[in-house]
Amino acid sequence: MRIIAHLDMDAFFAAVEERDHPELKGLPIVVGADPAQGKGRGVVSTANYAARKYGIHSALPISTAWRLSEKARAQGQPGAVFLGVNYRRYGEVSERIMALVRRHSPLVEEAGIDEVYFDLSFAGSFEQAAEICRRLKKEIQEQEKLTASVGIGPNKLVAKIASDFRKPDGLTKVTPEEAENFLEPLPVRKIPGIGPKTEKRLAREGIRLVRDLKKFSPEELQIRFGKWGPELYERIRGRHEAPLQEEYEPKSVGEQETFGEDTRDLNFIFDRLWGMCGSVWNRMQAEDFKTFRTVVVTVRFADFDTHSRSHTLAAATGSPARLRFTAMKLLMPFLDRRENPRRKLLRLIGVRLEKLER
DNA sequence: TCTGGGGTCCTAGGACCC
DNA sequence: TCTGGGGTCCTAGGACCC
Repeated sequence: MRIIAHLDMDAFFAAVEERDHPELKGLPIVVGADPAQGKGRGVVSTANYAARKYGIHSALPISTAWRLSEKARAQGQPGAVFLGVNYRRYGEVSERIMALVRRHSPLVEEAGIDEVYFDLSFAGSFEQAAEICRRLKKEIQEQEKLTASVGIGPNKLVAKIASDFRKPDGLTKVTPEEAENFLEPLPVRKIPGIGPKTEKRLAREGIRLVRDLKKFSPEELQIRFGKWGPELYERIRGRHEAPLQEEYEPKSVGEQETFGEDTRDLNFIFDRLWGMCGSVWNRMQAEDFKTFRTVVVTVRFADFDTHSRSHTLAAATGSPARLRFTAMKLLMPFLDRRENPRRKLLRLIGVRLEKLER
C-alpha cells in the first residue's frame, strides 16, 4: 500500500518575515513587488493571514493591494507592511525544512521552495503515517517557529489536495477508501491542472464540482481536454500513479523583465537585452550546462499583447557572443514597423535558452 | 484593478523525409 | 487526374503551477 504525504508551508515568505522581524508580529504583511505608493507594477507573492483579511492574496496586483491597505487604514485598522522578496533567505529556511523531512522518509520530492512530497509507505498504516507527520510538524514549529499544513493520501494527487483542505497548521488524512468521496464535493478548480480558464469554461456548462465532472466518460473527456482527458478521468476518482521524482533536469534557463515604465528607448532596450543575455548565460553555466541550441526572445507590449520568436541553431554552442547576436536578431523585428506598425511601447522583454547540454 | 518571474507541458501547422 | 501516410523537428501560442 502506498502512503504519500504532501507538506505545504503556510504563507511561507510572509511567515519567515514575520518570524524574523518580531516588531511586525500580528501586523498584515505583504511580500512582493515594490508598491511605489500605489504606482508599482508587480504582484503580491505572499500575504500573511492578517493581510488576507483585507482581501490581499497571492498574484494580486501590488497596486490593488496598496489600495486595499489604504482603505483599511482609513477605517482605523493597521496598514499593511510591504516587503520585497528575499529568495536567498527563504531558500536557506527551505533547505533546513527539507532536511527535517528527509529524516522521516527515504523518498522525497521537493516540489517548490515551500512544498514537498514524501513517501511514508513504510509506516504500514495511515494512522502511523499521521503520527510521523504530527512529529514533523512539531519539529518544524520548534526549530523554525513556522507552521505547515500536511495532507496524507494514497498518491500525490490526493495528498496535495488534502494538504490544502485545512490551512493553516492542518493535518488531513485521506485513506484509499475515502479518496473518492473526499474529492466529490470539491470545486473542480482544486484538481491540479484545472486552472482559471478551464474552471470558467466548465462553469458555463454548469460544471462546478468534481461530482459534476464524473458524468463524462474517458472518451468525452478526451474530446474536451485532449490527451489529458483520460488521465483526468482517473484523477477525479482519486487514482493517480505518478511516482515521486527525487530530482529532475532543468530543460530551459531564462529571464524576463518588466520595465519600470513602458518604453521605446532603443538604447535602454538593447542595454537590458545585453544584460539579460549575460546573466542567463551565467546561470546556464552555474547549472553545469555547457551548450544551448535554441534561443527564445519574448516581448510584451504596453497593451499586454505578448509574442515570442525563437531560433534553433544548426549546432549546439556555448558562445555568449552567439547568444547576444541571436537574441538581438530575434528582437529586432518587434521594433520594426512591420511587426509593430503602431509603434507600441514595450513593457517587457525576456530571453530563454533551450536544448541545453552538459 | 491591471496584471511578476521562474518554469513545464500541450497543441497545431508547416517543412521535410522515407 | 488528383494528388498517401507516418514520423520528426521547428515555431508560436496558450494553459498551468509555484
